[in-house]
Amino acid sequence: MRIAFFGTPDPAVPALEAFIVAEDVEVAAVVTNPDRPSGRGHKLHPPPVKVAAAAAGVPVWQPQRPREILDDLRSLQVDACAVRHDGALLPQDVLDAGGKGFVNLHFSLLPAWRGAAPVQHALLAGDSRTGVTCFVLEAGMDTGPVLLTAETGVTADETAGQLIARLAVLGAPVLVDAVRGLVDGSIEPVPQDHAAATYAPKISPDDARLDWSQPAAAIANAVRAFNPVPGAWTTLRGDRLKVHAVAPAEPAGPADGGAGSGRAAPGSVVAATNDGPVVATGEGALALMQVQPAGKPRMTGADFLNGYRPVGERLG
RNA sequence: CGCGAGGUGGAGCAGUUCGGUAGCUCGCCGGGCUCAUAACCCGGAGGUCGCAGGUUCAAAUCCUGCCCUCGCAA
Repeated sequence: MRIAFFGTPDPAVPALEAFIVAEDVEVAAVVTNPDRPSGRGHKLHPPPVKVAAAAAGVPVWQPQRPREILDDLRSLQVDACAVRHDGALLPQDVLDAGGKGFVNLHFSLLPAWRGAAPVQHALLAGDSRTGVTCFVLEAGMDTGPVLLTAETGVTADETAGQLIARLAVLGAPVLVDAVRGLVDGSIEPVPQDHAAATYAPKISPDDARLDWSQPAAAIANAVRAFNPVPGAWTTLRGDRLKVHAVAPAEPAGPADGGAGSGRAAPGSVVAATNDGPVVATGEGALALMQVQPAGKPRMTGADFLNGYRPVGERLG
């Protein structure tokens, strides 16, 4: 069969490579975002999918807008299109030009976590199981009928970056099978239960600011969900402090003659341990295992403690 | 030329404003003590202060150029 592949960032690369390797698949074109200035200093970077496609000798299209490729896509006469994009939306006339349809690989078990950041929201919510869903794109956001799914567990300390990488590998062969099934008619798309849908909007840096008044478990989930991007953060002495990893800690209180002092205010650095500084939260305490002050490389909690001596101060 | 922070023994930091003996918390090595909260006490090694040039009696500190790391923004 003959397909076009749509995708841009790293998590789309395993899926593209699975199609390229498949004997029965011809990848006629890869559609990806234009090279954009990124990183420090406005340097132009090609999207990872472009690099992978170019290495395989597949034609790469980089339209500013999807409609620009409409005529070219029609002329390819593909059997179907494969998409690796969370929260993908394409105009109807483009969808109509994709043979039997566009099959999207989404990183959640739909109808849960429709939208751009499903993995992050699954971790924020503390989900213990997740997976990937291959469905047929419609006009709505992640609303199309489902072809195939694959489930997996979430480990207790897994970060969004780690889980996304895992789902990308897990989902690649599933997407290939789903496209095959759609093209040869062997898989019947099953409508989603729209009443059960939950939503996972894009995460902004503001969302990644930690709220120390929350319970320790919720904060730990947030740290995992926002690692590595945009990075959970708080403030210390007026500057940003990224928090890359935390661990549960004993809420260090004045065990002996503590003068009956109440609980430490959330965000207070209440103690120092071998692991790092211990911070009071709304419920329980957390040790900061790995942090990164603004303008500094990331460092262990213990190193941070030695240089910054934050005990007694308040994080915000 | 997008904005900004920083490079000081092995680690994390102070000292730079106002030039004048290399400091702090750790780690490491040696010795002691020891059923307590990062165990504690004593002693020790280890640094051309990112690189190059300049000013000066004297530069981590002031001037010029360069290299490298990181935060924000996109």
